[in-house]
Amino acid sequence: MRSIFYVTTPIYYVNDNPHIGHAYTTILADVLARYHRNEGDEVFFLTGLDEHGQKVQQAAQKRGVPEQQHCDELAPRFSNLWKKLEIQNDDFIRTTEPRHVKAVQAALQKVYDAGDVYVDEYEGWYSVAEERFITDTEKDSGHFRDVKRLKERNYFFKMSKYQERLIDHINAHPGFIQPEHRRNEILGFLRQPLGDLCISRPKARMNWGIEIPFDKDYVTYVWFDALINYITVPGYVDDPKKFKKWWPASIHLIGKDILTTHAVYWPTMLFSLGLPLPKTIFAHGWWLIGETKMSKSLGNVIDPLSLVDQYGVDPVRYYLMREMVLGQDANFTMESFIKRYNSDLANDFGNLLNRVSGLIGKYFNSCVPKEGKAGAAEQPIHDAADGLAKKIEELINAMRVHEALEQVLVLIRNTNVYMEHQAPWKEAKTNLDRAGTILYTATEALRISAILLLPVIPAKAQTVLEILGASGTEPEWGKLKAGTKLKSHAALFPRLDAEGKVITKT
RNA sequence: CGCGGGGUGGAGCAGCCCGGUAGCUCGACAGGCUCAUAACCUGUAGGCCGCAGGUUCAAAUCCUGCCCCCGCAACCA
Repeated sequence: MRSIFYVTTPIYYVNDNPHIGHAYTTILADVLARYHRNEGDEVFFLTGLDEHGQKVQQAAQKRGVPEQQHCDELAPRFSNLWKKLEIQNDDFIRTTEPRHVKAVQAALQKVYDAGDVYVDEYEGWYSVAEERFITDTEKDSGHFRDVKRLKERNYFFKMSKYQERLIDHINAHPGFIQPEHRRNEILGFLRQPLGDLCISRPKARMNWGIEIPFDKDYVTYVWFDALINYITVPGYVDDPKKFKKWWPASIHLIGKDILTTHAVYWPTMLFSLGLPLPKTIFAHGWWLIGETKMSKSLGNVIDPLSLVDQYGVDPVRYYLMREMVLGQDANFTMESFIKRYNSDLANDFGNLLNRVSGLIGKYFNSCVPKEGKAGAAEQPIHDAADGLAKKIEELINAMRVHEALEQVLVLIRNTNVYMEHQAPWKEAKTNLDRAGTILYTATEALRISAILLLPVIPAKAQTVLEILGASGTEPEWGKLKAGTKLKSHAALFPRLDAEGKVITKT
């Protein structure tokens, strides 16, 4: 069934160094987008950058360049990384773009006109060094210097007004916040009275932001600015037809750290704007480096770029998708990376390709043999391969990406077992037709596996399809044409030694 | 009692919602095969499913209590 699939990642902070976490979320979105495209859905995949706020202003000042120039110079670090990671996003939003400024101002005006904005004096602890208000807990932590009591006039959004409605919505839509334990967290959070949200910053204090349409002395708070990006791009202000088509989003992918902003701020903003809520907000876990949290101060931040440069994009994508159970934290270690690479990609997948192409080369002059008379031994492989696409679709829709991958690997492993038991290299000596049947079966299973791996390892899976001379990407049994000439090839995924170096054949 | 997640053979995980012979990957050991990237296949060892109670004919699975680990607590994938 052809349906609409609109997937988003958070917009990343332009000042950040792109790390494995950014890469993970974006690859996940890309994988989902690709699966949906392959299923025939109409897909829109959005990612982008958050370019406003205090830190950008400070960083730009420190470098002595205008803020916009600073952003322009930093933005390619992300967009280039996405190219390198084979990310096929349909748009790339930067919050400093005019289209976004327009959308944010329109939204602010709408919320204002709805009577959901009021002015108040906020009094709290203000860190002069950090140039921001801090919470009582933060103050008590003693990590902040030059803390003083400050009173400031600001605009507030009546978030509290929508608390009940939000709770009702969450209760009525079990899939709205996923996984379930995050939903419970939010419901727990909403048992306390919800405060209102300060949505302005006086320009005197911070001016790198979007001006509030009803008071030119203020810019808007970054979260109000950032969240709007999800509706800016589908055409909230300037393309009602397009907007109607894509909004509400099918899924917002986020890290667990920004759950509250997405599951509380954002829905209440949408209520005020009179817009439907996204169908799903999915919070995934964190990548721990070994056993510990990744942090700049510990110096254990993994740079996805160097990994890709060393091992290629596909192993990195595969590892991240296979190793994390969605919703839970996962551990990143080079050791497990190398294990996954060797056992799944090299030994199982790549090696199966070598086996069938070698045998077809030797006994069939590199031309795919006829399937011939398949028997009882072929049936399980045939059935498993034929039913795999459906199974994968269900697992992907259930956000069980690692299981979907495991299912493909199960077919690949079973095909290796099948080869072992049927021993076409022996059959070929006495019964060439039988050998042909076995090799056709194994090759067809390999072809279907490659197709179902396309969203995760696009480059290498495509290579396999080219080697097999497969024209389409139908995961149905029998599309592999007998007589097709196989192309010669090198090892798909050369094995790695314990240090992660490619083992070269001597 | 702030909220939530987890504790399953050497490692990493699944199973728990809907009780009924404890499963997968990696690793170890033995054997087989030799088409293949020293890969592949077969078999073996290894677990009182954190601890203690309870419910039940039957509990990893439901209930209660306890211990330990880890997140969140409104900047941060």
